[in-house]
Amino acid sequence: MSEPKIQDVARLAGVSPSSISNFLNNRMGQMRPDTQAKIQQAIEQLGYRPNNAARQLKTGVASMVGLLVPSLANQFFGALACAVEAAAARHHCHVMTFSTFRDPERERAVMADLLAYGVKGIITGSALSDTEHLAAVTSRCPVVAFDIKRGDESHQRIATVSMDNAAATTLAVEHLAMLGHRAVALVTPPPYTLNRQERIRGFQQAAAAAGVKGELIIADATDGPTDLHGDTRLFELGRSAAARIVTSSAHPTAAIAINDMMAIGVGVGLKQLGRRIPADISLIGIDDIFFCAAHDPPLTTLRQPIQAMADAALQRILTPDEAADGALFAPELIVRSSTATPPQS
Amino acid sequence: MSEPKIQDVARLAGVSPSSISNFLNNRMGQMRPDTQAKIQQAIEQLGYRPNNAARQLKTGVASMVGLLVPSLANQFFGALACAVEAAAARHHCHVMTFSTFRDPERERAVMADLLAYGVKGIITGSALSDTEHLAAVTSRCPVVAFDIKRGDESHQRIATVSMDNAAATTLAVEHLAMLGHRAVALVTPPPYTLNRQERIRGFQQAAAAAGVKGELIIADATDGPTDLHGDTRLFELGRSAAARIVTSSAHPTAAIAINDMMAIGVGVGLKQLGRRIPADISLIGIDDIFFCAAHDPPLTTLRQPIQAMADAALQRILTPDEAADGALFAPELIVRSSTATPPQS
DNA sequence: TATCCTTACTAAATCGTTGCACTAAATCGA
DNA sequence: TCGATTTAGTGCAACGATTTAGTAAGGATA
Repeated sequence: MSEPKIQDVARLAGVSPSSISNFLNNRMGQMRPDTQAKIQQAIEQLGYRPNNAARQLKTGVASMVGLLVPSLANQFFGALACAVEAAAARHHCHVMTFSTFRDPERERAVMADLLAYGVKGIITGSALSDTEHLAAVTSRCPVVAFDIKRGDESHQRIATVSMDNAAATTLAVEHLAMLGHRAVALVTPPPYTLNRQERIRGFQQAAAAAGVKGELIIADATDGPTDLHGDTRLFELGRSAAARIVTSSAHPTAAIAINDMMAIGVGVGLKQLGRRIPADISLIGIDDIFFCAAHDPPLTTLRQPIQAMADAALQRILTPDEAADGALFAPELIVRSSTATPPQS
Repeated sequence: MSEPKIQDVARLAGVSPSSISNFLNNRMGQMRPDTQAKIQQAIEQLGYRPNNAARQLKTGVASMVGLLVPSLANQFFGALACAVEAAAARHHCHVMTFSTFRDPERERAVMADLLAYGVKGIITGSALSDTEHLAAVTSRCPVVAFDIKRGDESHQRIATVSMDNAAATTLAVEHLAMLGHRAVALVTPPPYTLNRQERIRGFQQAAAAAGVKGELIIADATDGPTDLHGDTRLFELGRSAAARIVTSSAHPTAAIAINDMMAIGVGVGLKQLGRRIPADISLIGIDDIFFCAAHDPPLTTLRQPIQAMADAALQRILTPDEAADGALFAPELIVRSSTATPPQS
């Protein structure tokens, strides 16, 4: 159970701890090849690994970044965590991920924990509700918000990395208009966040530009389970919103959901109401989570380039000076089978 | 950017660093309330957080456990990570999760990284391919395998926490037999792992006991994408296996898949072949991932009690002595709409 | 042979916290 | 009033790596 220390290696190799340290940190400048070989062998023989805590204490630099997400049980954030891990690995960094369940109190606690670990920086895909406390964090390490903007973060020194949200809904509307739809609905939870507001703006502008009726359906959680685990809520919200689509006076022949989770809920709801997708109504999501492909029918969606965004987020943490402002990524339209020409009527 | 240290707090509060340390570690025995108040105030004023690296170096104990999963992009493992995090939080522990993509080389590297952090222990839901290297790990910290058994781990001092896999398929067969099915198929990838072997065993025994024909369909990855990201492979494998179900000479009226991901693939494949679920054929998965509920039709499945299993895994890490052997958890049958009486023929 | 470089290492201080061993001050019993 | 005991702290040596300033040994130069 007890790890070998640098002293043990030094003793076995017949050199001083300093030399071991030099070896470990690739300072081979003044070292004979045979000494290197001895050290290498001693390290392997003992299975030695330098103690991270000691190393970090001395050098002051950690090789860890923090990641906050609402819940890893949510497919999208699982995929995000995976992408961030991959990006971090390229920089010899490790990621510590926390699920916040969008609880401000937990966000605070988790940020504090990460600071205590001396993380290089924090990437957050969670809400950043507590603006006041956040200032205390940004003064200690770089913070990058992933696809989150609150509008007031400029003075908080928070970099943001996000998809061009307006472009996503714009592309969706254009795709539907091209297919011949003249009335389209956008289904969304209340637009508390800037990214939802952007999606709505893109939707309305594109609808106006394409000459299609654009109806906004805001699904509110008046009832149903308030269990948020894994963002099941969006699914439920989508399901119950389906009724409002089919009863709308605008008679939309297509629906765009604020994201895939909600789109899948809308899809289930529509089917329960006897509507066929896409024969009766077309459906588009946003994100491109795995289950879009498994959906019946496979869901047309706008893909977020998660890996590129994760790379950019990490970049901003490791070199906070360059390009400190926000990065915007273009969504990609993935056409599957949930969109088609509108029904003849 | 520079954190306040215990010295700064001591100076501000007008006491020695030792007292601050005592305060932080709840050794209030010999401390006047007013001194406590002064310290508390100084801590808050500076926003002081003890440096984890220093603390760990001195005490030798970390508050971190490691978690290895094939990929966080896989819904099941995302949910698992969430459950482990929740369990760990109850013990004031933090979790560092790594996606291994089932790559033995990466498993090795990641285990080494975790040891360097001085983790309390490692929970692995990933394959443990490299038996030899594993011995080096188990000698340094407790390792708990989550729903994985290789049969040869007893001498390796690995505790296992898993669902009763045979019981899962047994329950599935009994449920189907009760509905009147006389021929049932089990769809599985090649049974490399003991848990798959167990599921097969439970299936065959239960089929024999219930007097139903039990056909084993082993889906092999002869073609198709070898991209394993998020275990998409199982989905694809399931989809292509659907053809083998409908052409089987045993004429099964129901299919059990080795897990939900595969079941969803089977479902898509069956529909592509024009079969209705459950009218033409019933379908059961295992795990109860979120998308079972969103599936069309909602998927009957056997739920793994993930949270209880995560709790047990953590327990085994924190107190490795008691109950060092494996824990077995009972699956729970969740009946939804993908199972029904067989078609009249 | 004495002086000065190089080369190839090593000694020792240090990072921020902890916790044992210690002590100064206050209280008590007789 | 003196010694003993309790109370409320403090001093200091670690923990395991890093790194700066150093030195011993060997060769070149004069």
